[in-house]
Amino acid sequence: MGNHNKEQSLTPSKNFILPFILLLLSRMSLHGYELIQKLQSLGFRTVDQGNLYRLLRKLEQDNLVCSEWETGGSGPAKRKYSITEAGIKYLEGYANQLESYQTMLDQFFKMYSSFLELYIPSFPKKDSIEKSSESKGRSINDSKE
Amino acid sequence: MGNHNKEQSLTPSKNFILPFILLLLSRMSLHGYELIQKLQSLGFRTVDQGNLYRLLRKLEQDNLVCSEWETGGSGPAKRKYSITEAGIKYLEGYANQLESYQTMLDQFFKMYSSFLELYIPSFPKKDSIEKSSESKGRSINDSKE
DNA sequence: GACTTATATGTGTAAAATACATATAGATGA
DNA sequence: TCATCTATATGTATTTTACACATATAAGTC
Repeated sequence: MGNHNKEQSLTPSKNFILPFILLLLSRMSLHGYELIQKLQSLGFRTVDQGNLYRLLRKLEQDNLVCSEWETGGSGPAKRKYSITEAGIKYLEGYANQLESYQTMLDQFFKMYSSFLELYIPSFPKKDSIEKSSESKGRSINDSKE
Repeated sequence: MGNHNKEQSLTPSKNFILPFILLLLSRMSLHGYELIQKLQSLGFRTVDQGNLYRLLRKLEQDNLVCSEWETGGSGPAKRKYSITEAGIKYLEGYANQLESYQTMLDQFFKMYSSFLELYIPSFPKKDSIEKSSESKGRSINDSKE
């Protein structure tokens, strides 16, 4: 079950980065290259170039995204990715799952904050922890895909 | 990158269930058996008995929890698990990571809600989605560990 | 013609998730 | 006493993920 002495890296990479990819593509068509940049600016620190392109191809095979070559710009041809109808459906399903996650996390922090009160009686009241969402723009994720 | 046609199972099992285990044990001592029940009531639908006991042993090896035999009750002796100091520290680290998760999720839903407005112009305004946390007690997680 | 940009694929390793089977042993009760 | 229940524990096999890094191709740019 893994070594609990080394740093925890809490990153269900594929599961976590995929919905963001679909979400981005649902709002704009992007080249793989742009997508990487967007993901990075969203907080995915390291995105492995090779694996991302591979994923995109897989998504296209599965008909969740589609692409067309875009020539004419500067540099070599770029593949412009868009989301498909199926991709949108899939994204919706993902959103439901993520919502469930959020619920679990809320549950966790609700318990955790009262846990803090147990161990650190002087701990500032609930709200500072319980809804720490919306918080500091920390960039966290170490997803490499 | 997995088959995108089958149902998504979005469950970083270990990473997700472990903080809950530590959290529960930080608030009360529990037998493995009770722990399973608690986890289930928290939304972890299926928790594999064998793997959970194995995990507990590992956590004890790593000194995040400790246990003592409890005889005298009904049935066979039970091992009563408690959290250790190190376990509490570890839980705190986990909480930080989960907080980051929450931030990412918030980010996702913020974007996602405006995505819905794009595709479904009549979609009810932001708040119903964006902070869907605290919501319905859905039981979601399929964690088997 | 070297260099940059963009896309793409190959390959390997380690860890994790998952799923079942099996074992042991005390307690309970017919 | 024998079957059953409860509780803990371990074995093991398969597949998927995560991660990392190397390499390839090809069109543009300077």
